[in-house]
Amino acid sequence: VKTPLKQAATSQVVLTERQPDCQPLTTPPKPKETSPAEPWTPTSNLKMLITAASPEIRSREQRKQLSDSSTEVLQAKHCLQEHLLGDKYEKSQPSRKEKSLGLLCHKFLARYPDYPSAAQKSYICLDEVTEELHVERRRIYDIVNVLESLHMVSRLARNKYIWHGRHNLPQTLQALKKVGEENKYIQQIQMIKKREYEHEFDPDSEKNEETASSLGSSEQSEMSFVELPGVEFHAASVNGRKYKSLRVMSQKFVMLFLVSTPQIVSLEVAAKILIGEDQLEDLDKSKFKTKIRRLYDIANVLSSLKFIKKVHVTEERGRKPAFKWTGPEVLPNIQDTKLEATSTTCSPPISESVPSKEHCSKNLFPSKGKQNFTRHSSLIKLVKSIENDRRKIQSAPTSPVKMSTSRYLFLSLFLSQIQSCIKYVGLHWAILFKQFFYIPENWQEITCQSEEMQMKCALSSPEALPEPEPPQQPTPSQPLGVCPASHSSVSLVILPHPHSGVSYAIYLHPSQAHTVTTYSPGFMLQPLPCANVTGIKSNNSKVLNKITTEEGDNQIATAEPTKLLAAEERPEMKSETSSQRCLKRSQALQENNLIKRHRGDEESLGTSLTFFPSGYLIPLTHCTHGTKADCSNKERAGMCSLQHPTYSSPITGVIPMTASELKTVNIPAFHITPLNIMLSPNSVPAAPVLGNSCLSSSNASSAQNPSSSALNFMLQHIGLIPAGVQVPANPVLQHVPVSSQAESTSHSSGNTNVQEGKVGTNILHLGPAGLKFTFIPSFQLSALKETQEPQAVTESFFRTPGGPDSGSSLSTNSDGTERISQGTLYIPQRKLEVLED
DNA sequence: ATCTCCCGCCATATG
DNA sequence: CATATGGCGGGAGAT
Repeated sequence: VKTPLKQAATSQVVLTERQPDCQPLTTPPKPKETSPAEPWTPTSNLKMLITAASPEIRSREQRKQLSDSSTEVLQAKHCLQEHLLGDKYEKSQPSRKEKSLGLLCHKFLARYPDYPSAAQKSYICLDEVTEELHVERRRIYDIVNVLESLHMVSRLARNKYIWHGRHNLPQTLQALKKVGEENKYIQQIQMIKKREYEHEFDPDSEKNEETASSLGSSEQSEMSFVELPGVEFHAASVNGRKYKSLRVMSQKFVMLFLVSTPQIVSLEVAAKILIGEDQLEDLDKSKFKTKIRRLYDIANVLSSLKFIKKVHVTEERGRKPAFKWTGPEVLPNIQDTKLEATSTTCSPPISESVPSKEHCSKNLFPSKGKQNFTRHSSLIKLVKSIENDRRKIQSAPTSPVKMSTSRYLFLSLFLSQIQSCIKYVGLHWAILFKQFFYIPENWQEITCQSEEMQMKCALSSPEALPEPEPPQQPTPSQPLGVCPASHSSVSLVILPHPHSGVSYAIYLHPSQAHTVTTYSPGFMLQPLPCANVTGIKSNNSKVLNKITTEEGDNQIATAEPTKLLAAEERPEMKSETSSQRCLKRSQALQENNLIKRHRGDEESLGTSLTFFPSGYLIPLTHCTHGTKADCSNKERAGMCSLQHPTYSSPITGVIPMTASELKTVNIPAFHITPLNIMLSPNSVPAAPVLGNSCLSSSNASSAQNPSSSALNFMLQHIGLIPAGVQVPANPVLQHVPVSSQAESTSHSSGNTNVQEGKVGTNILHLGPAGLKFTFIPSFQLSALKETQEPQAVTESFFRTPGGPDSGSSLSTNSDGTERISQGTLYIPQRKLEVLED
C-alpha cells in the first residue's frame, strides 16, 4: 500500500530534481576539482552531502525508505542551493559518479510505479526521458535493455516503450531460473572454478578443455532471448539476430544468480560463462574486458532495481568483485492459488479479478500490430465464464468433499488438471473440457485443495541439489538421457506464475506433432523417488575455494529482516534432474519458420488432426491479482514470504518423510479412448515465438509444474493420441514400481473408487460425450504418509560439504556484515527458524 | 595499480 | 535515406 504512495512522491521529486540550468546537455568541462578548502557554507554542506550520499546510493537502495528520504533531502538541498547561489557557482561537477548508470537508472525507475495498474498504463518515450533526465540516448538504451530483459518494459515502436513494472517479474525470474537450470549453469560455474583451481598448479595445459567442450559442445550453442508470453517482442522479425546481446547477457547474468546456491556471482565467473557460451574458449583478454564492462553496466541497473548488490568474494586469489542476489526470490514452480488455498476458502476475491478483465485481454493481445491471436473476444468470454464459476462457487455453501485420502487425491489432482487447463490453456481446450467433462459444482474448491496436495506431492520429490554436485557422480536414480531427441519433438514451454498461473505458453513443434502420439512428455506430477535426497549433501569442496563475502558498501549492517527474508526460501528445491536434462534447443531459424511450418503441417496432417495449441495466453495474474501488488511487492518478504516456506521446501514439514519412506506419487497413465476432434484451421492460433524453446523442457515443466501434465494430457487427449495407445511411462519413472494389478472399476461421473493403499485400474466415464478414460494409477499414498521426523530430512539437506562440523555457513564479520563461505550451503537465518518449527 | 564504467564512435537495424 | 539502436572499447575517475 505504501509503495505506490512513496513512489508517486518520489517520482515527483525526482522529476523536478534536475535543475534545468544545471548543466548544458553537453559534457561539462572536466576541470572543477574545486578548491579543496571549502568553508562550511550551506553549499559546502550540500556538497558533502552529495558526495557522501552519491557513492552510497546504489548500495543504500537496500533500505528503500532511508534511501528515499535521504534522496529527497539531498534534492531539497539541491534546490535550495540553486536558489541561493544561482548559476554563478557551477554546481558540483557531476563527478563521474553522479552520472553513473546506476543513479540514472534510479531516476528512471522513479518515474514509473512498480506495479502500474491497468489504468495507468505508462508509456515511455525515449525522447522525453532523455530530455528530462538529461542524458544521452545511449545511456537510456542501456537501462531499457536490461529492463526489457526482465520484461519490465517492452518496446512498442521507435522511441516507444511500455512500462510493465514488476508485474511480470515472478514469471520472468521463474522462467529465467528454469532456463538457467537447463543450461547447466551450475555445472558450468563449477567447471570454471575447477579449471581455475587447477590452473594454479598446472598453468599451461588446457587439458580440461575436453571437459569443457564435452559439456560445452552439447550445450546450447546459442541461447536466445527468453520471452514471456504476452510480452513478446513486437517485431517478431527481429527475433533472430545477434542484436539484443545486452538483453540476453542480462538474462543470463540473472540466471546465474538464480541457479547458484549462495546467490553470489563473481563478475569473473559470469564473464567467463557468458563468453564461453558463444566462443568456446576464447580467453581473449580484450573480449573478457569488454564483457566485464557490460556486466558492470547490467549490474548497475540490476542494482538500482535492488536485485543485486555488490559484494566481494575473497579467496586465495584475492578480493574479487561479485554480486549477490537480493532480489525477489523465485518461487518454486507450483500452482497458484496456494496463498488462497492456505486460508479456509480458496476462492480469490472476485472484486479483484473482475475489473481487470479488460486489462487482461489487453495484455494478452499486445494491441496494435498484427494480431497474433485472434480470439480476443472469445477469450474474454472464457475469462468471464471462469469468473462466474468462481462467483457461484463462492456463494455456494461449501461442502467439503469427503472421501478417502487416495481417492481424494486422485480426483482432486485430476480436477486440478482440468482447472489448470481451463485457466491456462485456452478457449478450445476449455470448451472441450467443459463439453466432455462433468465437473462438480465445487470443482474449484476441490481443485484448490488438490493443489495443495499437488504441492505436497511435488515437494516430496527431492529435487534439491544444493551446490556442488560433482558432475562425475550421477545419482543412481538420475534419469540420464531421459529425453531422447526423438521424443523431444513436442516442445512445451511453460512459464508459470507463482501466484496466479498467468501466461502459459505452449509451444509445439508442429512438424513433429505426430510423434506426440508415442510420447507423453512426463505425464506425472512429481515423480522421483527420494533417493536423491540422501545423496544431496555434496562434497567436492575441493574445487571450491573458500570464499568470504563482505558487503560491498560500508553501510550500517542493520540487520534487515526483510533482507533475510528475501534471501531465505533459498534452499528450496532445485531440480536435480534438470541438470541432467537434455539441452536440445530449437534454433532461432526454426522458430522463425514456425508459423509457416505450422501451415504446411496442418495440411499434411490432413484430417487426422489440426490442432496446434501453440499459445493461449491468459494472464490471469492481472485478472485475479491485479491489485495484489502489496503482496508481490519487492518488500513482500513479510507476509508472503512467510508463507512460502511452507510450500517451498519439502523439509518444512509439509510432507515430512524420510528418504526411505518417500515412495512414489505416480500420476496415472491414461488409456484414452479415441476422440476425434476437428478444429478448423483458423482455430489454430499463431505461435508465439518463444525465444527459447527447450525441447526437453517438457520434462522439466512437467516435473515442476502440474499444469504441464495437464497440457500433456490434453495434447494426447485432443486426438494426438490414437485410440488405445498406452502412453508410455515416462522414463523418469522407470524405476518406480508401478503396480497395476487389481482393477477395480467404476463408472459414473467422477466416481472412481480409488481406495487408499489400493492400486487399480479405474475407468472414468466423464461427461455426456461418454469420454472414457482408463486410469492406471498407482498411488502410493505412502508418499503422503506423515512422518514423525522431518528434522532428519532437514539435517540431511543442510549438511555442509565439509562435514557436519564444518561450521556455520553463515557467520558474521566484525563489522556485522554477513560472511558467506562458498562451498557450504547458505542457510539464511530465517529459514532455519522456519525449519525449527 | 585495480576496479569501475562513462563516453561516444560507428556499425546496424528500422521505418 | 535519416534515425534509432546498441556493440564496443578507449581511457579516465574512484579506490
